[in-house]
Amino acid sequence: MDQSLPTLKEIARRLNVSVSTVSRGLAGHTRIGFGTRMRVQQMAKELGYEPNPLAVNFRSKKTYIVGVIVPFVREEFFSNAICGIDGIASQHNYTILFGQSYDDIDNEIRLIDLMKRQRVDGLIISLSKATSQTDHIDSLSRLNIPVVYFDRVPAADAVNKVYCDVQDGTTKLVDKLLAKGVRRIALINGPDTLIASKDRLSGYMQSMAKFKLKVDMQRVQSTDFSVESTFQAMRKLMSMKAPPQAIVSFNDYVHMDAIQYAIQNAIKINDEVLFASFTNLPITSYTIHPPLMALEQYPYRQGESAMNMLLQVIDNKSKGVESPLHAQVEVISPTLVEFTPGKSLLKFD
Amino acid sequence: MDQSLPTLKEIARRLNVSVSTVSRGLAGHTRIGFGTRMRVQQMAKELGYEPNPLAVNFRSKKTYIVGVIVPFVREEFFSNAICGIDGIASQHNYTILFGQSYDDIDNEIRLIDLMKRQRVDGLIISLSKATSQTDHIDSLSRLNIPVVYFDRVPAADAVNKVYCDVQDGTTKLVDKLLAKGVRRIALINGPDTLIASKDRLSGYMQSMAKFKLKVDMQRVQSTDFSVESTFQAMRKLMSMKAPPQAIVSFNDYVHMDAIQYAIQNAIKINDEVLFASFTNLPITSYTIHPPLMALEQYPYRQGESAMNMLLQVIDNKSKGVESPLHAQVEVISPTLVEFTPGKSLLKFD
DNA sequence: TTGTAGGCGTTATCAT
DNA sequence: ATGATAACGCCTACAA
Repeated sequence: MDQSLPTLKEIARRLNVSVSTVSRGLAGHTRIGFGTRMRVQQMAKELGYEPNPLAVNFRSKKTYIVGVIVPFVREEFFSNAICGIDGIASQHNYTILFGQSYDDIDNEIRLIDLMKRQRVDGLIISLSKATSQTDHIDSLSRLNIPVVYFDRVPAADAVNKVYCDVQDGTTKLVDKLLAKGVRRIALINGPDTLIASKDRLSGYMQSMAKFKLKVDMQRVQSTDFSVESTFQAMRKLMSMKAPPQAIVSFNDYVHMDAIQYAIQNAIKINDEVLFASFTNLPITSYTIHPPLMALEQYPYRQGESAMNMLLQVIDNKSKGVESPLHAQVEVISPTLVEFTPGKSLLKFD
Repeated sequence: MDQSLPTLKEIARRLNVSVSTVSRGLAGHTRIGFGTRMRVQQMAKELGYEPNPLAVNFRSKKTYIVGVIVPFVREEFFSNAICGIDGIASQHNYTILFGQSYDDIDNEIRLIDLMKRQRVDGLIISLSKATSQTDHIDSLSRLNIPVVYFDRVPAADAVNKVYCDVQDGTTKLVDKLLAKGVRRIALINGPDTLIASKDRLSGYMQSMAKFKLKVDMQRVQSTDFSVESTFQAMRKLMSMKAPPQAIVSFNDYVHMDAIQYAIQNAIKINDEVLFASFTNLPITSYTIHPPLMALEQYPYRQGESAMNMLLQVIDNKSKGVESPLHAQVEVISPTLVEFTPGKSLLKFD
């Protein structure tokens, strides 16, 4: 039974009035006879009328949908970010059209295309690792679809973006270690090609420079994120003549692998060697050895900010504010967190 | 510069032909002059023409959008399920309109309404814990929008659903423990109101009955998922005259809290007491004491199945297959997994 | 082979 | 206060 919904026309027919009267009656728009309005609204309710958004969108050229593209939802960082986006979006009756790039640029391109075709009102994206330029995304501008980047953002400054100042955070972290008197600090970094890696390294160097310490580049290893690669890095570090007194891992996952290595090799964790990390994921509080220090990067807030920024841009656009003034940039300062035990996770069945 | 895209009309104007000619030229639809077709396609490419989906949808009454509602994306189980859905959806050029109920029924209602207004082509939903009837969802049927439930599904059998037979799984798990000679098996269950809790209990009872063992209901405790409540359950269990030799937790999160309790109380884990759990999340492999046994519930596959099912239903509908024959039901049998160390997580920065 | 016309549901503008 | 009409972009029967 295709019980498709009644339209304005149908209501009009039954009431023997014109479609426009019905439209106004429901919208309470122009002046309209009180009685007529009541009858219209009554009938609408009776018939269970609901405006057809396809028609509304078509007419208004607005979808109330924003695209969100992240590398992987499974990663706690991104699912948290999505929660933040979703929270703000809901408040404004926007819905999220969702996609994952899987860190693959072709996927990213495909998704952008899909979103373009769906005429999303805007896009929030955290770039895939494989993405170094943003031509495919810039094509959205032609359609006048605003874009906000978050977390993994392009270097260009003519774009709207929200991100964490990881370099600054790294400095904070290393500073803290140095202040504690720790001198031989190692960094297990990601692949050199990642901006994220460069930021960490810069922060590290900066901190060392501040304390007038010479950097032994042997203490800076990198991992491709596989367990094997991380173990390899650990092996190199721990076999140095003067092994590190502290190890800062690229992220919590690398950290956990490093810990595994330490356990297997009877290294006294956080005693012989201190372990620190980035991103402060809740799950780490359930592990044997959470990082003693971590940099909280506020994925939830990043999501919220990104969505708020997007709303503002959309709003400006609709108000016809021409030249997007300045691109908006929000830099969130990561916080150094010291481990607190017993933090609990969400529960579910 | 509102460089909005060219329309068929624009192309027609430039080529001095009619809109329908252009339409056909691009679609290759009706017979059309070869030269004309070429010119049309040429011009379309030149102008960067893209069909306006708002118009297309409006006309075809099809959006190529499916709604997906889960309680929390942050939970690994659901983010995995979404990945599964996303995978299949992408393959078929569907996009996901995404929402979270936060286990709150009002939210669920609000989301359903949003999706209805967006005229999604179908909905995949895992019910909030607070949801006991599905009136709000049934309202979609009136719009002829098909619904597929997964994981947390309603009991009614006139609905399309994909879920895990948790009762059966529990039986498997308890059977295994019993087969190992363990007799005093405790269950830390969820709130009695949850179907999920009932299933676990039934499975437990069934297994005990099969082995002709009397059930001591003191061994069945429940938690509201707070750490405190789980600790309380543990306290009761461990203070019994004959404390359990094995503890089966409602899920991995409860499990991890139970483990915390055990550590704090110097209980010899997996020696004095065996620990088992449900849902087999990857994160547990990084914890000190992963469950010795867990029930894998295949969130990814559930997502895939749900999406495939939805596609099929949508397809049938469009083919005008009237009475939805039988509602489709797919029951996935959970697998008993014994712990394997060193399983690695996804990596990211 | 191509053009014309009508319609999808809504809203805005103009007339009455 | 209300109705008629046009327009949004696309598609398609029908006419030429």
